[in-house]
Amino acid sequence: MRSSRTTPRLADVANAAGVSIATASRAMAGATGVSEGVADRVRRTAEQLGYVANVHARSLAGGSSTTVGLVVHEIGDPYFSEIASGVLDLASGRGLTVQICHTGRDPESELRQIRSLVAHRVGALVIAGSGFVDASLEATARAELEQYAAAGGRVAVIGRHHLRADAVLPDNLEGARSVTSHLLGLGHTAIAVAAGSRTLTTVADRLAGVQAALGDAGLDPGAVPVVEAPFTRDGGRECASRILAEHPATTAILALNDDMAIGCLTQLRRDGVSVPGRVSVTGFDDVAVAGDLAPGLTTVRLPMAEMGRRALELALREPGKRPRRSPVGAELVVRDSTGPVGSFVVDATTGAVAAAGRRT
Amino acid sequence: MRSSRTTPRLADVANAAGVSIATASRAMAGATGVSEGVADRVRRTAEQLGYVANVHARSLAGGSSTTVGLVVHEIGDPYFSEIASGVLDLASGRGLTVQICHTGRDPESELRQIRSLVAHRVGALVIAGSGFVDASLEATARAELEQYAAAGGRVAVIGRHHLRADAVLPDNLEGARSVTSHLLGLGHTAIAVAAGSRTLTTVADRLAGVQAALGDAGLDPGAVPVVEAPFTRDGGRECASRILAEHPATTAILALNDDMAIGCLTQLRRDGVSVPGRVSVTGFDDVAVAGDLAPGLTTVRLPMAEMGRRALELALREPGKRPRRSPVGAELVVRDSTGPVGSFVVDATTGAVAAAGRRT
DNA sequence: ATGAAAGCGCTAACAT
DNA sequence: ATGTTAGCGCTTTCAT
Repeated sequence: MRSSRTTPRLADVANAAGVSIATASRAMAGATGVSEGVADRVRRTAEQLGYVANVHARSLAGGSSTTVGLVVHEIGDPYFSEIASGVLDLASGRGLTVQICHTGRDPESELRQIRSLVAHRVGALVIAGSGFVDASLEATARAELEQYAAAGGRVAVIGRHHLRADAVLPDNLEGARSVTSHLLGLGHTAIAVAAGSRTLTTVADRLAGVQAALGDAGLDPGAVPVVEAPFTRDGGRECASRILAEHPATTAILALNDDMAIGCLTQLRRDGVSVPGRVSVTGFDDVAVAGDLAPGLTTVRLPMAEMGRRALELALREPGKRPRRSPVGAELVVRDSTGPVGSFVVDATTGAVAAAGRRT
Repeated sequence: MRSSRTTPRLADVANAAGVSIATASRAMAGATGVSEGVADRVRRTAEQLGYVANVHARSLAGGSSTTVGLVVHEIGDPYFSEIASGVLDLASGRGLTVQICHTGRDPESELRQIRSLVAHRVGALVIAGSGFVDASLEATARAELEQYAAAGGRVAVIGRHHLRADAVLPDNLEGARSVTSHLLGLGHTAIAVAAGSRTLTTVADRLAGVQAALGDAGLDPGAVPVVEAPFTRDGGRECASRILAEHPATTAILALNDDMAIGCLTQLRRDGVSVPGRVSVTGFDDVAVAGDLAPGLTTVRLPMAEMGRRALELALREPGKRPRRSPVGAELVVRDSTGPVGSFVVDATTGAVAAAGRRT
């Protein structure tokens, strides 16, 4: 018995409204070719019956897809969750739903996730993780994505990728430059960098900005220690420890993202090293909590939610002949974790720090 | 011309493998009724052709859905993003994709999002936001969900809801009790609560725990000031200001989530009030940054990622006759934001604080 | 064990 | 302006 169905179909609506299923379809789609009166009646009955179109049937039949995909490295990470927030906002405004995957920064997992999204025939795809400097790591994903694009799929990426797609490009270089200049301006020259893996374009680009600023200031960019660890809070802790041990003369730690900077602050606090008295610390991204730390973190603001929104916008627009690039400014935010270089004495040869004037 | 198709279909695979489409389907599904050799051959050709099943066709044809829905209040909020992380982890392990919606704590928006998820015929639905104390606010959502469940959909919720569904239930009551006892044990009696809207079950339950502990200690639960503001960092700031102004004798602020606690810490720091010297502060949830704050935040740990995983697990299991409840313990985590009540003088009648012994 | 064929609910020609 | 109908790609009886 048909009436015991669980969910009403378009046919049921058409029936109840006394029109053909085609007319009902047109009415629901708001398409042309239906008289206003009929369209209205159809929509009203649909409402009454609690009709909700079956997206699967719709997309199978060639109708446009109303779901978009979002790929992030780790949704639990504030950087990505803020991007996701922007994507979700815009999506819900346009009546789209979002499928989110996280890849754990593993190119292979990323590939699997992309495949799955493609299998779901999402209408658009936003890829939010950093790319890899080594293009070959992205080669398979790239091929997959190109096939997807060839089939009419739309792709936008956030950050620099070896993918031919519309891109939202945060100005990592300029941002890193400005935070480096800020430290330089405070008199710091013994700067150490707490970096994530250099295989990530984000790390590479920010590092390039740091070194450019150093070079501009007449310093030897190659002389600055770059300590590499996972691009996370724990990685930041590790970096701080190693920097303190291996480069004791350091007066400023420039972390390449906020997560690492937060880890640095925690480690320094545990070691009883005053910030910014003895060592200044900077981050990058300006995650929501950055201003609530003690000391407030000096960092470079990236408008993550806006970036997410903009990426989805790009992906939703008609494709251009050439990939579009949407640059995003990175703005220095000075808080309390940076200060003028402290007055303590460092033995130039041994690098040993004398306690003179040291304020912890 | 058929060969110019973009994506291979099952028919193409069947063709290439020299079997019928039905056999191909069985082989791919790993179903019984195909000889091992044939099944193998089919799978190999599928692999070769880069075949990926069309999810829409599959689900239209009555095959099981491989996507699950997740509803959160705000994905940018660490509490929810950590839950989401757990959900995504388990999902990807089971080959499922996740559609995420955020509702901005608005019941109407929540309803829209649920509708959209239902329209997508997701196989399971996890609802992670706090419920509302007022059942009528959830009535429509409830009806929608019941219809969904009747149609074979599976639902699990995190937190107390007026929904007949499997539930992961964090022990908000006991957690609140233990953190309150902790403060009491440190000698605090002038406690003020920084709360989110009492319309949220989470707030109501935690508040009940606080008052229970107060009552157990022989104090008048009704006498404790409960300052209400948005359940966010900014709300926390607001609460701290108001508490300082309206209840100057307060020696401990008990915030009902970490976000509010973080806001409190920031506001207190700006106002030059030492924590925990002058005022102790506690949170609830133990978001990832809680330990990285200065002072480290004393709070109640909820295993958010685990809760997300468990909720999805519940939703994926065969439904029981009665809704299942999966209790989750809440564990007190003592850090540096709480300390023994300070030695300053409060005028019992006016509540004015004398600077005596005040250590800021 | 394998194949043929009937839908799943919808959209988009193609009639009228 | 409205109706008829042929698929979309798959799963699943029902035959064989």
